[in-house]
This record gives sequence, C-alpha cells and structure tokens, in this order.
Amino acid sequence: MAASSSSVAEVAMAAAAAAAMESAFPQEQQQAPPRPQGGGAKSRHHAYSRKEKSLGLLCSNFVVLYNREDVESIGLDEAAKRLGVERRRIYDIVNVLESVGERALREKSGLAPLQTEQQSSATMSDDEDDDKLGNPDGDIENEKLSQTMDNRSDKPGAPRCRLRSDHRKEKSLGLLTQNFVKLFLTMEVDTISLDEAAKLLLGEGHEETNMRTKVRRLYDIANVLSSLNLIEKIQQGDTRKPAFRWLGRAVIPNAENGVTVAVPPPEKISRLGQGKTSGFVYGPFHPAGARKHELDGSNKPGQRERAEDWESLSASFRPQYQNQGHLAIVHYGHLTIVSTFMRNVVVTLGDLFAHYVEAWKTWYSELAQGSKQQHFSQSVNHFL
DNA sequence: CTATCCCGCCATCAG
DNA sequence: CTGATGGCGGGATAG
Repeated sequence: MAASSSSVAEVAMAAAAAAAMESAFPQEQQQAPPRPQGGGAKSRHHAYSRKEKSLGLLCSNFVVLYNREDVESIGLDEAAKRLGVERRRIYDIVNVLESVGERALREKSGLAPLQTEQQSSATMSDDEDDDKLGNPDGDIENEKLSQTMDNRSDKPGAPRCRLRSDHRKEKSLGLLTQNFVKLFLTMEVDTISLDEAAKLLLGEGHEETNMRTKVRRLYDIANVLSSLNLIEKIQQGDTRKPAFRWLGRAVIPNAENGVTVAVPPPEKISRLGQGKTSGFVYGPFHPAGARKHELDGSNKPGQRERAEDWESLSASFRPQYQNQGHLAIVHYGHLTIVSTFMRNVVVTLGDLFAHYVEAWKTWYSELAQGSKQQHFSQSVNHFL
C-alpha cells in the first residue's frame, strides 16, 4: 500500500488564494495521511471522528493544496493519497467543484482537447424509475442537448441515436449541484433548507425513499459549497430546521457592508469576447413546485431586487481576479480532462454568474410574460 | 431520538 | 475482459 508519506504540509500557504477564498477553515487541517484506522482500538486520541473526514474539509484541503498557479494537473491517485482519502471521495468533490465553476473560459485558453460535453440539461424531473406504472419502456425523455460548444459535425459515424440511457447523468451530483445553486438564485427567499430544496428539485413525486437519497446528496453538496463559502448554514428562525443561505459575495472580505464592495468598473457584466451565440442556455431550470410566482403590480414581497443582486454579484467578482484563468488539468486516471475550477474559482464563478444572469433574466421574463403559468406545469422545458 | 452524511458496494461507462 | 467513474443507500456518528 504505498503509503508514501510525505503528507501534505504546506497547506497554510493559501496566500493569494486567501484573497479569493479567505475561508476560515474550521480548524487546521491535519489530514492524517496513512490512516490505519481501526485496529488500535486503544483509542488514545478520540477514536474516530467523522468531521475529519467530511467532504467539506476535504474540499478545503483540496483547494488550498491545488489552488496554486504552478499546478497544472492533478493526478487522481496522487490527490487521493495526499489528502488521505479514497478515490471515490475525490470524484465527489471534483464533480461539484466542476459544476459550480464549470467552464467559463474554456476555449479562451486556446486549448481545446477537451471533450467533455456539458450537461445536457433536459428536464430534471428525475425520479422516473421504471416502476410498475404507466410508462412502458421507451423513455420519452426528450434529450434536448443544450448547445454546448457548437460542435459542428459530430464524431465520425455519428449515429442518429441521441445518448441513450444516460439517466445516470440526470442524477449526477454535478447536475444536482447546478440546480441547487439555481434554486438559490431563483427563489426569493434567501434561505432554503435541504428538505425544501430536495422537495423543490424533485418535483413532487415524493417517494420518501427517493427524497431521502436526494437529501443525502444535498448534504454532500452543501458541505462542499460551504467550504467554498458560497453558502452558509444558519438557523432558520430560532428553533427551526437549519437552512442554507447563499453567500457568493462573501468571498470578498469586508464586502458585507456594501460599502467596501469591490465593484469598481461600472462596466456591465457583459461577457468578454466569446462572441458566439448570444444565448447560452444552461440547464433549463424547472420550477418544479415553485410557487414563487410573482404577482404583477401590487407589492411583490418576493422578487425583490434579485436581478440587481446578481449583477452586482457577478460584477464584484470580475475585478481583481481578472487574471486570465488557468485551467486546471485533471487527470482522471490517464484521461486528461480539463476543468475550470480551482486556480481561480472566483473568476470562473464570475463568468458563470454572468451566464446565469442572462439565463435567468430570460427565464423570468418569459415566466412573467407568459401569463401566470405558475405552478409546475410541464411547459417549463421549452425554453431556449 | 433525529439530523448529518461517510463509506464503499457495485452498476456503468471507457478502453 | 479490466479498470475508471460515480450512483446509491446502509448505518455509524453528531447533537
């Protein structure tokens, strides 16, 4: 078992990164490299603590460890070893990390060996288990691949068959993460409990069992996002279930007061070049059980100034971290896949938000304009 | 007790 | 087939 040792040590060098993430790690990460675990039982030092193994902490360590300029590639096994965790866990954090800071400046860097196609979106009404209930075979699931990078001409021999049986992806952690984030930026309430989120993201077919699993995943995601300071757990009310609040801007120290916000350039959030298609549709968000229809006229308690919020949000991101983004190249096994996370998670997020803002504005417009088609219907997926 | 959520089995996906 | 990915949920731990 090659425990090569050389545990991670220089973790505290967040330095520059600190400006971006500045997170206050709960404690110094003291990842135990070789965790023989068990055996001892003598329990001299606190048997086994779950917290030391949390995804959140793992994520923090991961970022602090690899969010450096000289990092251009990361070996899966290496990361796992250095972080003292199993491979499986690396996949977890990388997936959510990729989702939240996905793409953005991908082609910009000139390299484009990447072949990862973005999520295809489509309806997210997962939970479609083929139970014994109408819906024999054939997945009428319309795979409406969102325009990815425009791939004129597919691979040789591109069959007419759209990806089949990719239900796997529909339930992926990555997609869930994206929808979770969308939820935050879409709902007017600033706090959401995981249960609510699960219920919302899950349409309404509650299979109890299904929701339980969903919530488990949400816990995982929430932990990672928390470690990135994108969200924070708070106590709903005073004695209510804990919920999460979207921070996003928290990454910038002292920006909370709203006076120190680094929103220098009055420039719009207009995207950088990337002149390709103007519309960049991300996974269509489906309001599932969203009952947050906004009433026209009257005082709309909800709605608020979200839009404005987004703008300032994305705007405040771009500034200093405008550095060109260095994509991190992750070696999944031997495969070399490019990811845009880390390095400049913030930068990436900035771009990402810009996209979101557009998409959401559109969505809102259509929603508001298209009468009050509130409530989950089914006409949600037609956007594009 | 309930809220969290880690662990790792094993279905799936590439090669 | 072998190996890489990564759903999924049992059940252990935190509170």
